[in-house]
Formats: sequence, structure tokens, C-alpha cells
Amino acid sequence: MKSYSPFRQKVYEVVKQIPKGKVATYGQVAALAGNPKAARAVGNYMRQNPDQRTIPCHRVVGAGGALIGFSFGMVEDKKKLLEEEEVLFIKKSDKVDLKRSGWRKY
DNA sequence: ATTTTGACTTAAG
DNA sequence: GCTTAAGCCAAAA
Repeated sequence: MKSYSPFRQKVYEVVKQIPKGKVATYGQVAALAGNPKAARAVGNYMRQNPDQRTIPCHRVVGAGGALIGFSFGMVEDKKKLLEEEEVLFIKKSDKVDLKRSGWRKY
């Protein structure tokens, strides 16, 4: 187990803490990690994805619930199908319903 | 140390 | 709603 940068660890922790059936935006994760503007860096971390089974990177979406990132095929198969059972989608726009499935830290 | 790049975000046209 | 521009951050070369 290698030790990553503090911010990196925090980001992974935050993503791991995302409850099932809910999604968080990059900006949200970045903010919870301590840097509200590090959304880009967060995306990069997800891209590396050191532990796919422990880090639900598929639960991290773009601002407004846009299904950006990942691969094109993934959005159609993996992501959409997986989320379809957990997260509510907006068929009208192919986006995640942040209003209902948006991760909220009470 | 400087430059490039990338799974971002927001604002403006 | 989509495209362009600018902002901001972190890691790799």
C-alpha cells in the first residue's frame, strides 16, 4: 500500500464514503477533500483509479449530474445500467437526478 | 523550475 | 442547449 499525497488520500476517502444510490460531483468531492476548485485534479485521480472495487468512481459525475468522463461505451453499458438500479436518472437529458440521488452530507 | 495535460466548473455569446 | 474562453488544481515529463 503506497502512501499518496494527503489531498489524494482525502479525495479517495470521500469517494469511498459516497453512499450507494447517490452520486457526487467532482466539485463536491474536491470541496469535501478540502479544495473546492480541485475538481480537475479529482477527475485525474479517478482516472488513475488505484482501487476500482473500493472506489466507486462511477458514482462521481460532472456538475449538474452530467455523465462526463469514463469511456463512451461505459456510459451506455456499465454506468447507465449500474446507476439505473441505484441512482435515479433523467431520461429527458440522460443525466443523474441530483435532486434525489445527489449525495448530501447532512 | 517550467510546460503540458486532463474523467472539471462557471460565465458569456 | 451548445460552443468558446478563462480559471484552478495536481501529477507527470
